[in-house]
Parts: sequence; C-alpha cells; structure tokens
Amino acid sequence: MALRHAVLAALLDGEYSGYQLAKIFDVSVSNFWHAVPQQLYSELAKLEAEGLIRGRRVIQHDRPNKRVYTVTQAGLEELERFAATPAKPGIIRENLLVMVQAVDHISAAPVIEQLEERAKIAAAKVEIFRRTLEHLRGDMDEETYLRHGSPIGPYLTCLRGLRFEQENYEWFTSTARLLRERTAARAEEGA
Amino acid sequence: MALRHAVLAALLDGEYSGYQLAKIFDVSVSNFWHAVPQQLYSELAKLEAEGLIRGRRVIQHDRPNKRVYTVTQAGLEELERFAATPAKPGIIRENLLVMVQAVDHISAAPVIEQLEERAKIAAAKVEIFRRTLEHLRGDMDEETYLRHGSPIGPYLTCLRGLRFEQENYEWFTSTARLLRERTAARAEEGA
DNA sequence: AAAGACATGTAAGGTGTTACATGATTAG
DNA sequence: CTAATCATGTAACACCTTACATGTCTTT
Repeated sequence: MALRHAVLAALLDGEYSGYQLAKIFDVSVSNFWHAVPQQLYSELAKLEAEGLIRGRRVIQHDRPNKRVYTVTQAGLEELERFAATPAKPGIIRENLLVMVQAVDHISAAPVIEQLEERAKIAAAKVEIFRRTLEHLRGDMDEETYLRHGSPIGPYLTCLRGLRFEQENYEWFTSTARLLRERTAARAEEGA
Repeated sequence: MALRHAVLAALLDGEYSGYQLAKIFDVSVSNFWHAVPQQLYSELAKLEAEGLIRGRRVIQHDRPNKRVYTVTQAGLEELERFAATPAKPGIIRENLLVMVQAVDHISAAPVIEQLEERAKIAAAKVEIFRRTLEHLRGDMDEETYLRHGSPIGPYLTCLRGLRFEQENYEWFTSTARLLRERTAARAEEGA
C-alpha cells in the first residue's frame, strides 16, 4: 500500500474532494507521486472505511455537490509510522527516455519531435512551479521563507519539482538539438 | 504493455541473460525504467514467445549455464512503432518526498535521517554514472563524443541519469540541513 | 562447510490502468 | 442546445510486487 500516504500527505494541506485532489495530483503532487483520478476515488473510499480520513458532504448550488475529506488522528498516526519506516527507493518510468536509449537503432525523427514537444511542456511546468512558490512565500524572499515560513513541506517538494522540470527542459532541448545535428551530418555524408 | 520496450531497448546494446539484465536495470536503466528481476524473467519469456527476441543457451563452466537474448527484426520493428507513437508522460513515485510533503505535521527527525542516507546513495550513483560516461566515450572528450561518438542513446540517457542524481544529492543535502536548522531554532524558542 | 554470487522460475495477491456509465451545472 | 467543467463511481483487465522454490559454482 503506497498511494495512501501520498493522499494523506496531500490532504494535510486542507479539505479536498476526490475531484480537487485529482487536479492537485495532476500538477503539484505529480512531482513525487503519479495517480489518475480513479485511483483517488477508490483510495479515498478505502481510507475513510479504515478511519484514516473523514468525509463531509458539501452542498453546492453553483455546481454538483461534493464530498470533502480531512485526515483524522488515526491518519496522522499512520503517516507518522510511515515516515519512521525506511522509504523504498523511488521509481521512474519514462517512455521517452526508452526511445532515446534505442535511438541508434531506430528512426530519430519521431524521437526528436517528441523531445521538442516535451520541452515545451516542461517549460510550462517550470512557470507553474515558479508561480506556486511565489504564491506560497507571499511577500517573503526565498531565504526567509525557507528559514521561518510555513508550511515548509509543500514548498520543499515544489522546489524539487521545479529543479526536475528545469533539468528536463534542458535535457530535452539539448538532446533534440544534438540528434538533429547528428542527423544533418549523416545526411551530408550520405550526399 | 510498457516494460517490453525498455527490455528491448536494453537488449539493443548486446546479448544479455535475465540475470545480467536485472543488474543493468538496477543501475543504468533505472534512470528511466524501474523493474525488479522477476519482471524481467517473465517479460523475456513473453517477448521470446512473440518472436520479438531470440534466446540462446550458453554453457558455462565456471558458473551455472544461462540463456542470453537478442532483439529480432520483429523486435526492432516493434521498437520503431513504439517510438513513432506519442509517449505517455513519465511517472515518478518517491516515498521520501511524500514524507517531506507531510513534514509540517509529523516528526522531522526520521525524515532528516532518511534524507541524509539517500544523499549518500545519490552521491554514489553520481560517481557510477561519471565512470560509465568516461568508459563509454573512451579517449574522446565529451563534446566530440556527443557529435560523433556511438552509441549515442545510452550516453544521452546516462547523462540524464547523472543530472538527476546530482539534483537529488543537492536537494537531499540542502533539505536535510534546512530541516535540522529549523528543528534547532524551534528547540531554542521552546527553551 | 557455509556463504555468496550466479541463474531461473512458479504462484498468489495487491496495485494500477482503461473503458464505460451517470448525472449536475455553467458558459457560450 | 452543445460543449465544457464539475463530480463520482463500477468493472474488467493488465501489470507489478512479494514470497517462495530450486539448483550451480566459487570463494573462504
């Protein structure tokens, strides 16, 4: 059981519905945990059945009603136990890098296109994270926030996400350029 | 079906057994695809049944016999199709970051310890990747290898892995130090 | 003789992904 | 009235993880 702790950690930040959580996972939490909406709905049901979160129905007039959740004392204790246990090493699964790994043996063109496409997405994420960090620290500068600001957890994980996407951007960009140059060089040799 | 392409890409590099592949996945391929040995054994069986790889028994005298695999023409075509299809965005699952996300609400001490532990592991990986890159490029300097060297795919993915682990190292280290300082500051306030 | 690396596999159970289904409400 | 967003769920299937099982060969 793994997703549960990511959900609990995300819910520490406030009361959220499955739908809201899905959006949060899609942007910020995806820095360290990937999950699709359906996983969240079923995980929330399980967590509530086990008493680690508590749900509350919210009647809305402008849009469909929803059910929002908060972490219970038992949930906090579960997180405490989790953090005291050695974390398994992280896992990555990145199809685009599989393609690059194989690029000596297959057509480079579609790989290059995808690298360029992903560079744009990475650049957009960088911008989102920059703004998220600015928003979190309000009128403090970064050093002050890091020393005294609160909450610090979400700020730190967002910082990691920012760096990761910056590295992605640079690697995607330089790799695409490099493969283009090599393809061009080969075309000239062939000519 | 996802793991298959990572296995095919890894096998482009040469003939490997399941056991060897498991070690390769443990170090270099884990940069972009995580898999445990058992996954590899069963995936290799499936891939061979589908004709995407071909196995060959190797009799060894110094150690138990093994079965090594090479990518077939059909396997190459499968990789070609794969690379021509839009890659799904990558996924990350990192329990240690889940803990940091929650650090405002739980004891920081065990999280800090784990960050320091992981920083050491990241530093060791950085060293391994540096050596792998040196080994790949032989007597060329990096710029020359990037322009003309071969194979370029494994070099590029290793470069990405190196940067990722460098960033990990820096983030683990600075985050651990920061959380220590904040914990110390609180202890003084409390005193 | 025991420990450790090499080498491969079966089976059970847990997790994740995908397709589908349903319906409310707002904005254009 | 159509599309988009909000909101939640069921079910089937694919995939991954873990525990266990087995045996070879080398090193200490």
